[in-house]
Amino acid sequence: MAEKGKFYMTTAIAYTSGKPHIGNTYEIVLADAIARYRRQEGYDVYFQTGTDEHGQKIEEKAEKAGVSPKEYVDQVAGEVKRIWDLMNTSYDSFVRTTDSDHEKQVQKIFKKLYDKGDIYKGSYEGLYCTPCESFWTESQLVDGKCPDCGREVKPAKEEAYFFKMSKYADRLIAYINEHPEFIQPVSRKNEMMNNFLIPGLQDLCVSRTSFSWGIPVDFDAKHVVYVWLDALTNYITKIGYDADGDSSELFRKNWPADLHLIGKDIIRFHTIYWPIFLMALDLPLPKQVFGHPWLLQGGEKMSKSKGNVIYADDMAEMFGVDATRYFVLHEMPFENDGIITWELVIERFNSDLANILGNLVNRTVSMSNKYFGGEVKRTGAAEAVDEDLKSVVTAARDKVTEKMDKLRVADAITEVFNVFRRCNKYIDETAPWVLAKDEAKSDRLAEVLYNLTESITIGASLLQSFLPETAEKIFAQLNTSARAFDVLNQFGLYESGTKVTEKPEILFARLDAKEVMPKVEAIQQAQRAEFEAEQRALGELPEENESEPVIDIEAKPEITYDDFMKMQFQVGEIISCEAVPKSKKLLCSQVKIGSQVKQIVSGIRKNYTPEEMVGKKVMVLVNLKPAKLAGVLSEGMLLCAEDADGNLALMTPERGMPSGAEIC
RNA sequence: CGCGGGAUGGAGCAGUCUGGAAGCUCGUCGGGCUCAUAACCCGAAGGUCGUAGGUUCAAAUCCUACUCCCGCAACCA
Repeated sequence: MAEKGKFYMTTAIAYTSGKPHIGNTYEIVLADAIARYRRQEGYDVYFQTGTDEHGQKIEEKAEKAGVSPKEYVDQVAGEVKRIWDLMNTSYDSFVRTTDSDHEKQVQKIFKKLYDKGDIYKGSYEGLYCTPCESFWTESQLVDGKCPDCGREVKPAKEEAYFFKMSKYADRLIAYINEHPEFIQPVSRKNEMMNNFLIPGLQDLCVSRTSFSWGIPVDFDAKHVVYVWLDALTNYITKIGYDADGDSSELFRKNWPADLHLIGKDIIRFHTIYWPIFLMALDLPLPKQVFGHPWLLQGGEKMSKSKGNVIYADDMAEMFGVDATRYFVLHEMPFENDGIITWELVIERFNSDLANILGNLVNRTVSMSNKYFGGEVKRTGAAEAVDEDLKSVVTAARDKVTEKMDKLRVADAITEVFNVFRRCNKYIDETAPWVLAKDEAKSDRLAEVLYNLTESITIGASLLQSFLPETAEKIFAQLNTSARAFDVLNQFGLYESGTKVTEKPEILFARLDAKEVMPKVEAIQQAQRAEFEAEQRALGELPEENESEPVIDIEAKPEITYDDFMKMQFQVGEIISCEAVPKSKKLLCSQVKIGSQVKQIVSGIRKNYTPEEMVGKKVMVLVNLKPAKLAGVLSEGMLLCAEDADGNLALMTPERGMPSGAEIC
C-alpha cells in the first residue's frame, strides 16, 4: 500500500442533551466512509469524533433527571459511543469536552488569548427573560415577549468576556478567497462572505455567568467558558495541543486538520470563528470544512412528539447495520437535504441491496457450485463480450476515487453499485445456463464464472469503506480477501482454482413492507408513549415550556358573573367546511346552531382539514360581533384549546348533545 | 421589501457555476430468461425543466419580474 501522508479528519462533536437519532448518525457514518476510503487509498488517517458536554441545557436536563450534570453526560456520552460503535465506525479518538486534559487546555487557551488582548471583559446587554435565563434581541421577540415562554422580558446586563473577531476579519477574508476549496459546498462560501464577513464581524461572547456547568475561567471564577471556545478547540486539544508550546508529537504530525465534517447549521462557526481562534493562537487553518446537508423525515424535521424520529439502533435492528449505513450514505445528496422514510428505506433495501447485490452474489456462487462443484477456474476461453465487463470493472476504482475526492459519497457508492449492475447484465449476456447444456462449452462457462467472481471481488473491495461487514461476508463466500487498492484497476487476480462456499448465505433477504410497517408502527407507538411519559415526569417544572404538560398563560383581570353571562355559548354542528382562498390559515365553516346556520371563519387550517371538520359538534361563541376575515364574513367563533406551539384542538361536548344546546 | 434554500416525467434526485440533442434510481406497462432472494436482462410510455418576459444562432442553464413551497436556533447533524 502506497503511503500518501497523514489525513486528519473530524466530525462535529455531538451535543449530549439526548439520544442521537439517525440524522446525527449520518454524520459519523459519512465520516467513517471517508476515513475508511482514505485508509484504503494509503493515507495515514486519524479520525476523531466525540461529544460536547457543557452548557445550560445539559445542566437543566440533569437537574430534571435528578442527577448531577456529570452523571447525565456520562450516560448520554455512553449512549452516543454505543451507537457509533454499533454503526461500526472506525474512529481513532473519541473526545469528550469534560475530559480533564481538554478542560485544562481550554483554560490555558482562554488565558493566553486574554493576555494577548484578543479577549476582553465587557458586558452583554439585551432583553432578558428571567424564567428562561435567556437573552433575546429585539428582533427575536414574539409580540414583544419571550419567544420561548411568551412572558415579559426586561432589559438586563450581564458581565461577560468577548473575543475581538473584527481584528482578524481581513486576514480571514483573504484566506477564504485564496483557498476556494476551504468551504464546501462552494455555495456556502458566498453565504458566509455576504452575510457575516463583508458586513463586519461582531465580537463574540465567550463566557457566561448565568450557569455553572462549563469550564471555569480560572482567573475569574464567576465565569464559565461559553460553548464555541470550549467545543471547537477539541480538534486541537485532544490530539495534544499545548498553549504553552509543549504540544505532542501527534499534534505536530496531524495539525492542521485535512477535513472538518460538520452539519450545514454550524458552518459559520467552523469557517469564521474557528479559523479566527486559530489565527489568534498562531496555528495554521484546517484545509477543508464540509457542511453537509440534513436528512429530513418526509420533508419535515423529526419530532419525538410525532413519534417519527428514526433512531439508528431501531433501524439497525430491523435492517442491519450495513443496510442502515447504505441508506444514509446513498440517500444523502451533496448539497440539498435528503429525505428518509421507512418506505424509502425498504425500497432501497430491496432494489439495491437484496436484488442487485445480494442476489448477484447468490446466483454467481450457486452456479459455480452447480456446474463446477464450487471451483472457480480461469480457462482463457474469452469472448468479445467480456471486454466491456472488464473495462467497467477496472475503471470503477478511479471513478469512485474521483467522487470521493469531491466528497460526493452518495455518487461514489452509486459507482460501486454500477459494477454489480454490470455483472447482472453480463450474466444475461452470457447465459451460463445455456452454456451448461453443452459439454463443449464447459471452458467458456468456467471463464464466465471466473469473470463474475473476479468482478464481484473487485466490487466488494470497493464496497469495504461503505459496507465493511457486507464486503467481508462476500470475501468469505468467495473464499478470498480484500484486494489491495493499487491493483483494483487490474483484472484477473482472483486465484484460479479457488473453491467458493458451498451454501451461499443470503446477504440481504428481501423485505415485505406489509410485514415491516407494523413493526415500524410499534416503534412509533413506543416513542410517543415514552415522550408522553417524559413530559409527565417533567410536569412540575415550568421553565421548559417545550416538554411541558402544563401551560401557564398570562392572567386576565377578574370579571363578574354578569360579564360572563353576556357571552352566549352554544353547541354547533359543522355541516360544511372549505378552505378560504387567498389565505393560509383560514377555514370557512357553515355551522348549524339550533335551527339557524352561521358562517364562521377560523384560523385552524394548520390542524384540521375541511373534511375533518364536517360533522363535528363544537363549542361556538354565538353573539360575537360579525367581522370579515380575508374578505369573508365570520359570524361567531369556534372555541379551541391552544398549546405552547400554537396547535389547536376544537372543544367538543363530552357526550352527545343536540345542536344549539346552551353551554353555561 | 428579514435571511437563506428550493420548484426538472407518478416518487426521489442529477444536470445550472463553464448555454449546444432532457439524464439517473424507483414505480408503471410490454417482452425475454430461469442460474438466483417472485430476483436478473431488454424495450416502451410518461416532462410546457414553477410562471411571464428578455439576451442569444442556441436557454433547465444567463438576465428581469412574478407565483408557490420549505427552514430559521433545536429533539441540533
